[in-house]
Amino acid sequence: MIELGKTRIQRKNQATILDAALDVFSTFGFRGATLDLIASTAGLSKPNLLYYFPSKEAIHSAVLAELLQTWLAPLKKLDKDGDPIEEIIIYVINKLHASRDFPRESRLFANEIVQGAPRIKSILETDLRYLVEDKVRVIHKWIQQGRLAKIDPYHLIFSIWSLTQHYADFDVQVQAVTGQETSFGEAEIFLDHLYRRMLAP
Amino acid sequence: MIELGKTRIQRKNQATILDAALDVFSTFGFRGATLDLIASTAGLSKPNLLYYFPSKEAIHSAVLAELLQTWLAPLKKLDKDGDPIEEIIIYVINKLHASRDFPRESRLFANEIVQGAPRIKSILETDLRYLVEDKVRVIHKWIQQGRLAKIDPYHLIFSIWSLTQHYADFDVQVQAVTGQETSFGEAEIFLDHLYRRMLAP
DNA sequence: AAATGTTTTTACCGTTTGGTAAAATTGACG
DNA sequence: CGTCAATTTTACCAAACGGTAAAAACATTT
Repeated sequence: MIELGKTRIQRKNQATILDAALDVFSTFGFRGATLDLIASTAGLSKPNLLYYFPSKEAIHSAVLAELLQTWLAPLKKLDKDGDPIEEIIIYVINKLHASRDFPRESRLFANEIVQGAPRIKSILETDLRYLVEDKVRVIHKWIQQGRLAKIDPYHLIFSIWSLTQHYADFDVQVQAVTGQETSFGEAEIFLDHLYRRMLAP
Repeated sequence: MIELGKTRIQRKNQATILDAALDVFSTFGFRGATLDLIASTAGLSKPNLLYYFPSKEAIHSAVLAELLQTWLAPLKKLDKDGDPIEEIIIYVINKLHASRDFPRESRLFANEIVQGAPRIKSILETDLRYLVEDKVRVIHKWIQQGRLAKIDPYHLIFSIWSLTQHYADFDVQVQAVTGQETSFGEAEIFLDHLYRRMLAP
């Protein structure tokens, strides 16, 4: 997806730029981000930045492409041959850890979706949709086998996305309300309780 | 909070502007929104718009101030003298209906928080925080009385915000994945199940 | 060290943006 | 109808924006 530069300098600068772009895009959104800010965050001049990427859109696409891989990985791991409740709990915890470890990615994704996903809608309607359909079938089967409570698999998945990403995307609010750094440990205990209770047949 | 104009024309135009601004800000975020777009959405010229509000920031503040009232209202209704589980379920459903009926408000709020809440952080740290603290005490008491499962009241509230607002804020994703219009009916059934299961002592 | 290719800087450009000044128009009211 | 205030339009401006051309500086290879 991302073409790695050939020379040492190219590889280093492209990585620096993408990291700076992730910082800026996740904080200000696409239109709020400026090339000057990305450039200065990366420690480069604007024309220098445009020597590595042809446009602002191209940088944004590159960051999004990198992000989407990371973001969809946990769901792919949901194993139809595992124990239903444990599989789902593992997915929840993996997703929560992703929010903890990659909050910028989560916020960039949130920014994009909240504003109507103009640049990734097609991916959501294909890749993501097919992946979810596959896992929905697995969950549906588990329910039919009486191994899970009768709940709507789509809404189950939405709830996991929502609850886990909330700790990254709405971190400012969580901190403002609790007056403390967000405790992912507490969140983990809470979510474990929630899903065990909800999913028990 | 919002100064209503004195004349008939003032009242009409201010309302039109705030509605157009809600449209535009919720779709593009603060920096992505332009005065020209707000003006044309409202059917006015840009200087005409600035005759009613002194600046872009002022319009944004006015919209946010209006929104915050609507947004916090449901939590205020949580009644310490009611039945714990029913009170919480009612809150969940009210919040879900707010997402259904005021999706623009929800998205504007989400935009603001995701980008670090630069313009409403102080309100979150005071008004919202005190309100939540009050309700957390109520929930804590219910738990001590053995009328609710032992869960963290803060995370309970976060989960309600997260799950309900998800249907407004991430609507594009929900629709892309399901291929259908978002069904708030299904969501209501799902959330009812979830919270009854989770909260039972 | 010369030659060649890569990278960075300097100096721009056209457009969009938030905002203003002042004239022109419209509405309210005796 | 005439007067005065409220409203709207026209014509702007300075700054910020995404992006470009071309020369200068640097690195690599022989």
